[in-house]
Amino acid sequence: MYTSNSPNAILCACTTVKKLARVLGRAYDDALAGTGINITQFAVMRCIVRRTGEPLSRVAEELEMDRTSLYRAIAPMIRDGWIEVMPGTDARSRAAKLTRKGSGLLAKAAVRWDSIQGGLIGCFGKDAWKVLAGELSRLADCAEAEKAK
Amino acid sequence: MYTSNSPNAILCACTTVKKLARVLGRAYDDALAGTGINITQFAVMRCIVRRTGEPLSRVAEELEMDRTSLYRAIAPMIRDGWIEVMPGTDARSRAAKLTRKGSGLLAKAAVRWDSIQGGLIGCFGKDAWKVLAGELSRLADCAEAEKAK
DNA sequence: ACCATAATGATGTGTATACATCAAATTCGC
DNA sequence: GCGAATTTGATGTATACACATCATTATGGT
Repeated sequence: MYTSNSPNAILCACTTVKKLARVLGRAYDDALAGTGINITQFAVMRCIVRRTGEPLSRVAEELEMDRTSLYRAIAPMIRDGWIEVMPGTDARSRAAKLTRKGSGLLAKAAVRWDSIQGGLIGCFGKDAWKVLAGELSRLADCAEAEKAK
Repeated sequence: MYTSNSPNAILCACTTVKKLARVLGRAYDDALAGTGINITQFAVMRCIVRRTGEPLSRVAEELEMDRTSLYRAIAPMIRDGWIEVMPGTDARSRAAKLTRKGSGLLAKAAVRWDSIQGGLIGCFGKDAWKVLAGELSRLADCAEAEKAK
């Protein structure tokens, strides 16, 4: 049952994707180095922008993060004044928005993001990336279908 | 520069892959639930099996983990008696091997792994998975090429 | 109107991941 | 043979991520 070193052997789908996530994580963090923000924070902040006013649990859902992990993840962003949290749509929930400082930081980081994303997708192929993104989404659907069994 | 909710908007490659990693991570951990081991530990142990006798830094390399992260990651596995660490090929390095307990655990977990991996790849398509794995590898190569610039 | 169920966030706990720094050992070029 | 560079692991520090549990609030069925 053990996979061999051969690339044609059975590759664990999860481990394969996690490995790639680490490689990409380091590459993108490298690109963002010096800005003060990392790629996960970048993604969280962009999602908060898209969903300003919505409960934080919606942000967690979109990012496929456990909601309690998101609440912890935003703590340093609140501490550093990048985002602020306000009451949500009811007494239970909270929503977040970027502060002026956070918006400035995001804009600055976006320049670096544009650069690495453009270089990466340029190398990989724009159409190939579109196809790959679709296949990744399909794999996620299969994982969720398996989970529901 | 902000992505819209449209699936055709510019998707961050890193964020997209990390999201999928979380979805797959939860699905595989769910499948392994009750065995006492999670999918990252499963992957580490399988790599240790493949590389028994080699320095731990080789294991970290293959898994694309920072070597210091791997040293920390194996600490609970040593504590729980799944692996043991012995001197490596020189005075600097250490190697690891599975204990009898660890081998038993890995075998037990492998049954669950077979099940979810089989179901997932069955749904996704065996040939499609092969193609996807190749494209993921190509994306990693592009990321490393970008990093080297 | 009431109660069970669900949603939301806080907290506990534990593992995952990475960069930075340092010390010891090995390798390699001269 | 020597010294610079590299390799390897330990440690510090900080963020990432998930499941479990609990309390509060909202929703929905009767």
